[in-house]
Amino acid sequence: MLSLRFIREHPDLVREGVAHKGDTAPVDEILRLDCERRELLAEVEALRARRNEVSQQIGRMKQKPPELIAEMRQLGDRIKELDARVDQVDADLNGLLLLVPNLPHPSVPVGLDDRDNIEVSRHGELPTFDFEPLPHWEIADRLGIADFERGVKVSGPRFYFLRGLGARLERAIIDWMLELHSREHGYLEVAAPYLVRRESMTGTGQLPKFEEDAYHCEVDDLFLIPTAEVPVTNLHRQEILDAGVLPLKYACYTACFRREAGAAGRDTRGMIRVHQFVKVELVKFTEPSTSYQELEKLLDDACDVLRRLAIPYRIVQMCTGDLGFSATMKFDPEAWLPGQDRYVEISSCSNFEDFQARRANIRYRPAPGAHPEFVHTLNGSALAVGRTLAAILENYQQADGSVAVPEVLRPYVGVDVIRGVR
RNA sequence: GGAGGGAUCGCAUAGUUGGUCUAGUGCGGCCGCCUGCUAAGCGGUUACGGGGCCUUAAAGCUCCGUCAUGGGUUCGAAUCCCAUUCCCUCCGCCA
Repeated sequence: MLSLRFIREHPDLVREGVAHKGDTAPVDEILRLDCERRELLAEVEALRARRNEVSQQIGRMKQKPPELIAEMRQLGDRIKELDARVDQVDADLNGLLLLVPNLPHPSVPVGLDDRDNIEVSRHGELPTFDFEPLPHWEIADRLGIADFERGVKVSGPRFYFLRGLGARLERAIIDWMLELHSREHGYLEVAAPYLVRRESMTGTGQLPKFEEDAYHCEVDDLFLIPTAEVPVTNLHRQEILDAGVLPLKYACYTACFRREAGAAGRDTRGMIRVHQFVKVELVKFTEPSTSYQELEKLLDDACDVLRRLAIPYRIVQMCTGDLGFSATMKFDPEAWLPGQDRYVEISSCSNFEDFQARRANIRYRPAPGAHPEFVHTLNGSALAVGRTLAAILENYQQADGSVAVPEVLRPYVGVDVIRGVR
């Protein structure tokens, strides 16, 4: 969230940023409640100071004067009344603050939606085929390495099974990516819980605004994670870190669960948009002064995966309207899918500055004895495994219907070519 | 699921017959003195959040809150009562 003080002191900046995100957060209502809150606090704190003083006096007296005690009892009632009002205003204010999106970085191009995003760069040669390249669901179906129909039978639309070398390929991708990030890019591998508390979802910004997108276990009030960002960022919730440990870099693979509310009709076939998918996620905690450098490195670590797989890709910068709720800046690497003749988002790398840190209360001490400050948090997929699998199938498909295994994955898969599975 | 124990200012602890607790002490951290250097010693300092005053700002001053969380009793709660959460031990069940 934004700091209340910042909103109070820069209301116009906030209004502008919120508008550029296409959001309608009630900034003026927040300012009004903030005023009311401070007036109430001044009043109730003065009363409390008097009560503290008189109570101490009473404590020192041998004879307790009943009229003084009666007066204090009245004062106590008044304090209780005011406290109740402060609590109410606090709760209202907090509820509203959680609905205010993070402000875009000033350098981010202003725009309405994904049509205003900027293509930053293109990498790799688009493959050419002497046959008509197929979409990955057809390739997978013909090879018998995925089973979409039975996914629907067992779990419903947007679920699928992997079989044989399909399942092994997915496992190989996960394993190889984690090795790359932990051994070469310097991330600490973690394995995280798939179910998290409401506070964790609020910490990273999924709640309260986007509850309908999440799977929720009502009896325990736990949420299935939509991304490893949630458990891994919340690792350091309510902590004060030593400056020396920053930047902290984590790599974590998890399944991710998304209801895809509002996506009806989009990407209904294949592995692109499903309710459950595997993703390797990178999460960083940095000092504020270095977070944009770290974002560049994070983006490059994600793109490195695509380069090593020799999958053509481009990098797209999100405009203000497509940044999402929590990010100040976001880049999406998109992989080329020849079977569909289009680029598809395969990663998303964001800086949240102190937005999540403030919600989750993640701080660091810049120097011994110095006051704690909020860290900056960043994350990015590297990569979405299901979409990587789809990209491999489409880019490495061969005329005879088989799929070559990318060089780097061969030791993990154990074969050079994927042929049919029965 | 059952029984019991616990949660105090970075760490370890004192404090539970309610009022000099604005929470003591040790360790650690920081600053300084001392020292050829290190250690030791000596002195000082040492949380977080919020409001106000004063400031360009920082610093400073002041008030309020926080002894797991939320309620309650009371003129006054770390201390008494209730609920909740988390942790630990034992039993049961379980991959």
